[in-house]
Amino acid sequence: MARRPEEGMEERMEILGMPGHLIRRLHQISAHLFQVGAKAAGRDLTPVQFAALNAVRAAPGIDQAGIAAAIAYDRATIGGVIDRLEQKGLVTRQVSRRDRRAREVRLTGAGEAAHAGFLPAVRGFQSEILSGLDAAEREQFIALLRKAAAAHEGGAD
Amino acid sequence: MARRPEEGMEERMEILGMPGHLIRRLHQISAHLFQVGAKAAGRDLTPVQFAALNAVRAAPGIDQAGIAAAIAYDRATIGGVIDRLEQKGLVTRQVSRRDRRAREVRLTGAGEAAHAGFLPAVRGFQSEILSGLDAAEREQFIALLRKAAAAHEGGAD
DNA sequence: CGGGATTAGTATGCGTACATACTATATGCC
DNA sequence: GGCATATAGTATGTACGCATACTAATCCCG
Repeated sequence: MARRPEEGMEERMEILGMPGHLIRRLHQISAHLFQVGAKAAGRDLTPVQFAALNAVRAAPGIDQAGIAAAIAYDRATIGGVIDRLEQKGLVTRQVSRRDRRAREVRLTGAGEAAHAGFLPAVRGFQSEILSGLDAAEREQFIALLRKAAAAHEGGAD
Repeated sequence: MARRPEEGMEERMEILGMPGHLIRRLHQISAHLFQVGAKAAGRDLTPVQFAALNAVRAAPGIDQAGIAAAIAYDRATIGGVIDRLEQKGLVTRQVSRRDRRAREVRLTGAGEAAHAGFLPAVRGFQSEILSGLDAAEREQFIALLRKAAAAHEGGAD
């Protein structure tokens, strides 16, 4: 017993009920489910890596800044992500002839296969994340998530 | 123009509508607002650091594993967080007499002041995060967040 | 066509975030 | 009391995640 907080902690921990904390916690849960699921499926891919694969697949030849914009990440972060995808042989990177600053990224055959083979599992993770909600709640929740996120698109910075 | 995806991208990017992505995006927005707000308020604190301060305040003398459990973080991560809080003079760490493995963490005067002085701003960030939602939607959204997160407490791993 | 402003990518540095493994200490069961 | 088991903290290694700053290349405007 003793000094470790058990009951009553929550009342003193106002922040635990704040949106910021709850969102962080759910993100953590989501990332954890992805990681466990990826391991179980024998796929060595992180959420960002999969998102990047997905963006490249949607727009072959896209450059890194385009990937970053598509999935809302930092340019510096994406650089490292593409490095690792390239090392795994899932994408190729090639200096653009139009713009020698840009690197055009494309899926390899293995990249196509990894994306196609993993996508169903990734869809499955989504319902795991929301396992505590029924169908109507999920729909409502997703709509609110979308609305809350959309309010910050392109804006404030 | 050319190879950069503009319109039509979204339809080809199924993942952008998935809960996992939306949650990640909102978390990113939340962290960004915190960081910008902290800077504007002249507070050199990250979200985790503030959460840790809050946990210590709620249970003075708590050990690091207790902090990790209270705010749902990894033990290794919290070690580094407390290191930095100690360096900033906001907390003290002291080997427990009951259990020489444990370190009891307590706020310093500066730590109390930092927490109390910043808490109102942190409350303010919460409505910024949800600025796209009206009052009823916010309430609903928070309830759903709570429910979705609660479903994963302690359980599945 | 020339030069300032932009942009793509990288480098650097800090701070999470967590798996894994290791040490020191406690605890529980016989 | 003595040993198997569990736990607190740290160390190590990988991967984000982003601010900042720098280089190279392009663009825009006159």
